[in-house]
Amino acid sequence: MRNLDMDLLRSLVALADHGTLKGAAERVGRTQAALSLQMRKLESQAGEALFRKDSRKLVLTEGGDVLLSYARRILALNDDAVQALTRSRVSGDVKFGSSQDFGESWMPTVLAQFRKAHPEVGVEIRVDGGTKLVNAVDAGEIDLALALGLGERANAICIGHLPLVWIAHRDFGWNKREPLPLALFTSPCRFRTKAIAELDAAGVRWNIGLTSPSLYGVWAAVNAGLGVTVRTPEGLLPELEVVDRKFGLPNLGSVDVSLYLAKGARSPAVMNLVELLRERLAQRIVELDARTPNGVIARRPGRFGVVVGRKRAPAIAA
DNA sequence: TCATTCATGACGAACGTCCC
DNA sequence: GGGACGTTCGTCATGAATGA
Repeated sequence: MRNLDMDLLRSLVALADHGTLKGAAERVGRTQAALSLQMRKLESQAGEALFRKDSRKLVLTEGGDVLLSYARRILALNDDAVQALTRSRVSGDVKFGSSQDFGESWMPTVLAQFRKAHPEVGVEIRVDGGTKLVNAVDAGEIDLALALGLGERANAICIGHLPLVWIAHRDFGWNKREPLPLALFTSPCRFRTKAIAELDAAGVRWNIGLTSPSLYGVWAAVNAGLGVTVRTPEGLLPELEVVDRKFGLPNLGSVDVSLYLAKGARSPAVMNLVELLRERLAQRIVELDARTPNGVIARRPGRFGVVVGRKRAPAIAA
């Protein structure tokens, strides 16, 4: 009886989900060439062709579809088993703070996964601005915070980078003879400062259409077509789009995504959550990369994506 | 023509096995 | 135990095919 390699099945699922070797390779932390070799090995193990070429992409054959269905179940069972083995060993409480950018998007799913894996761990959640959360970490009010664009600090673990992009409603039109209306956070805000500086440097006239102290207010204004805002693509509503290229707006570069740990907060419960966040964010960045209109993330030069080593994504040092 | 994607060859690192 | 060797699997560089 032949055995199917679990790593190869994981790559198969990534390839089926992503549609291209290149994208799938980034997701699993390998090169495109390595993934190509893996899929050939999997075909050898399966004893039949799993893919056929459709122009420049690879699509599953009938056999590939059958194996994919089994692969998802095998991997789910594997992950359940791993979770079951670690479940009983971790207990305690975690006070966790998340930036508003993540609070409503993928964070609920991640926390549900953590809860399922560690039902004995009590989790207290706080959603707020990044600066406030990091201050709370420093004051020992919370154990851990996930925040954007606050740079390197002694207690920070940088787990990736996201591009800063211009975002507007799909129907939003801008007459370039008029100032660009902006919907931004109330000052002080790093993204706001950066956006205004870049517009000024590029000679683009602008005015403040709306300011809000909360992300919900900013999204609501942009969704209503009141102006353009500056965020990462995380939490992008379906009606909104990245308009860097559409309006020829200046490149805003990228922001770091970091976890901030309170002094003495490295309990097993906290470090398990750190590891889960690191892993899920890596996947999330790749998803955002694939979904961002116009390929803004993939095409723009600079530091994006997950922080990985030359060969494999390393574990974050505890 | 250029950008994107996949395939392939060359090479190197890690690991297992064998033999002394 | 440790060195030699073979195997496996990774990266990098490059070419071919394809689409805009």
